[in-house]
Amino acid sequence: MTQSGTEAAPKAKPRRGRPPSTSLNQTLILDTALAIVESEGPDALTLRRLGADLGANHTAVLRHFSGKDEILLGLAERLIQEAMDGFVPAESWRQTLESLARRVRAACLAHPQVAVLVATRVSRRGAEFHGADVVIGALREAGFADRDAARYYRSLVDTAMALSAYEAAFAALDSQSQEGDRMAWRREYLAVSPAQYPNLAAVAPFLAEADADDQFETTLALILDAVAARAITLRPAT
Amino acid sequence: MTQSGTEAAPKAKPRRGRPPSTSLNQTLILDTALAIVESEGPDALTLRRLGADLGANHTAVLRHFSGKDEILLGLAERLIQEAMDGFVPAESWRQTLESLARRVRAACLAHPQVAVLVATRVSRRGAEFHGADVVIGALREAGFADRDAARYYRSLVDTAMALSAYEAAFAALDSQSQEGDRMAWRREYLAVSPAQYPNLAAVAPFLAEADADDQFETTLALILDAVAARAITLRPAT
DNA sequence: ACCTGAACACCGTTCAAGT
DNA sequence: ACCTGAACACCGTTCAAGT
Repeated sequence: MTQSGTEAAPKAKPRRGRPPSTSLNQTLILDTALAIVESEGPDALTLRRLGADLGANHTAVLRHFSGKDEILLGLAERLIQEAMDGFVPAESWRQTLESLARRVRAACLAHPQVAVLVATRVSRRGAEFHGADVVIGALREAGFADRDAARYYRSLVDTAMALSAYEAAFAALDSQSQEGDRMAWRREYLAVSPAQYPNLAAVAPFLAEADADDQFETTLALILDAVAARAITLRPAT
Repeated sequence: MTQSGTEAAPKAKPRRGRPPSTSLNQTLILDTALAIVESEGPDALTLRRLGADLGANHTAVLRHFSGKDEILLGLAERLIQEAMDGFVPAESWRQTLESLARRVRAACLAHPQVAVLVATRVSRRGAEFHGADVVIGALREAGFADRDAARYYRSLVDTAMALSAYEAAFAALDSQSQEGDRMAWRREYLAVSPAQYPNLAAVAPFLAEADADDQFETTLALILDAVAARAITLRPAT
């Protein structure tokens, strides 16, 4: 928001002079913030910690970002770029869609705190337009008319984003709550009363061994199966 | 966790005597917490604010919940209770699953602030167990073996919860940001360069007219189509 | 122009003391 | 048995003062 707007920025710095070169700048701050979140989790990212790692007072950071929220938005921008970075369309439309869904998820899980933020306020910028164009292109290639392509685009993107944010939100919990929830699956679901919840009790052992990666792939396969099935009915002879 | 365990609770209160009747209890605390979150958002829910609204010291709450996290889990259970309230299984397994998915979404949209706060948590309590038992029962009725029933249960519940939370997060935004985001869809996506993003530009008019209810139904139908297709291959003669 | 350091108004949790 | 009030170790942000 403070940089690279398409319109005139209200508080734009002069672009002419040399940057301070000593001390802090936005890029350095974001690099450091990212390193903290990745190595020690979202809770470790405090202004005081950021200042310490930067070798500066913790309030010096506020000279470059208007607040902590602004730092998170800066990280969000990086997340979208990371998801699309180096992407090339695959041979089939289905593989292209799978690849994009996995990229979005991977980026979200790599930066869960940021992902939770991005999921709600989607920035309508270059990287997002590019992704949308690729997804819609894949659906049109599959044979869908524009109206259906738009519908399934929304379904695919919303689901991929929602599931990724959902997983990221769990990963963004403090490790205590996280472990408590994980334990709950193993212990309390396994200990459920077979008389009261017969179906749940029967399959509980399989629930306990659930793996997040497999789970995402299962859901992705379900949706793309359905989309592929509808595509086939459009041109049965292909 | 502090109440209604199926086994002997470690710190069980004596069930005989009159409850304190004056002062605090879990139900009253959760009622108050719910009111705070709904009216002023998740950030307003602090122990001090809770104590003030209850007319008690902010630490008195910790006599009934082991910590703030325990209160959040209590709110999560309430949300699921509301979703399950008055539910009766439908005639077909597919209708049962559709009904549950819509109920979860409706509860989340009715209390978006609460949904955002607790959607990712596992409440491990009665209503959640009941919902899980019904979903798994429907999948077994569809003909799936226990391992697959467990897998598709996770896919269905995670997707319904994730999409509901995703929508709730948007509904939980202040109306100003909400309208700004909606405008962005109409304006910026429609104004996209056809040369740069040909596919996106072609279907943009259909994207602008997207409706949230229809969108949810589309996604739900896609997933259940795929599940049904896999169920049919299990017993082709039924 | 940029950074510092103290101060401010919070937060969740602990614990000895009251009743 | 339940609640209180002080204390503790944090947090993000503000602002006058330095350089």
